[in-house]
Amino acid sequence: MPELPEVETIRRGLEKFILNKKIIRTDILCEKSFHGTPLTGKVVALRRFGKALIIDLDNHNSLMIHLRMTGQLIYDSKDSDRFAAGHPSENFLASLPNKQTRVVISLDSGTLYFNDQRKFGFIKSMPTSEVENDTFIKKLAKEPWVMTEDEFYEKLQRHAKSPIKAVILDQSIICGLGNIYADEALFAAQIHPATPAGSLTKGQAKLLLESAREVMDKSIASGGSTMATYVKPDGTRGDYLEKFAQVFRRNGELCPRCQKAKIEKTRIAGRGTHFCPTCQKLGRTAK
DNA sequence: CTAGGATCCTGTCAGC
DNA sequence: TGCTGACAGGATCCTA
Repeated sequence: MPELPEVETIRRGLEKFILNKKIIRTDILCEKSFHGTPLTGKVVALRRFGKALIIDLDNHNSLMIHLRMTGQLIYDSKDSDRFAAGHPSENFLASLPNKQTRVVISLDSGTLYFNDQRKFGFIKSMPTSEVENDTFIKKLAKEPWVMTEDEFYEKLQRHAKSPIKAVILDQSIICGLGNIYADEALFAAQIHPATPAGSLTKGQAKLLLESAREVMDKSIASGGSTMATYVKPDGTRGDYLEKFAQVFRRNGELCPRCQKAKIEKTRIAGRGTHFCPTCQKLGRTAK
């Protein structure tokens, strides 16, 4: 899915459109995509926990939305603004609902479409008081901005043999990174993604934590990462990948740092992984 | 307890 | 053109 910066972009954008608006009805086009009872009521807050979006209503109920790999949220307001964010595809611009639309939430101000090609994502309703007790939410670790270097380093020791990339993708260890930002943070910190987590020095751990903050800060500031079709809340396109991504999906291109090696793509922790073989050597010691 | 792989599902793309 | 396998911005479940 959209990783933390994309969900934050969605949260900020949706807030402008649906805060204080009323949900009137919900149409579930795919049973698998909606858990619990559909809700009605006025939207009083939009929150985010890691990659999960929470919509709180005035009747003490909430919707939790998980986009996973291919979820999208598209909002059509009655005065014709379209907010579209999440997994990039031309669906953002297509007429709705379409083949991938799983849930349609009608508000007094417009319509919110939940699209999800692979059906991994979902919307779940629950009492607001239960949100923080939800099994998924409870497992989430701290985000990079609030985790200390010592905490992070200590966690790495507990997964000493795992490749560092697998470790930082684990939301119960550190929360918010996905496949793009994991690769980008490791490149920024000049750490090979296959490095056993336990062999990072304290200095490397600190640098990696700071790099994770930086790449995600940059992305949030630019409206989320993008493929060609990523659209920001206001209809313009996020441009993180174009402007800032150094390695993600740039295999075969010259490394932007050393200008010597080409970016390579391999498979680590079951995920496509991009890195510079010169800048990110296995076993390289911290500078 | 950790570690690694399979799995959920649909669509697209490269290579016959 | 049609088929096949690999892969995809995530997380969980199962096994060792």
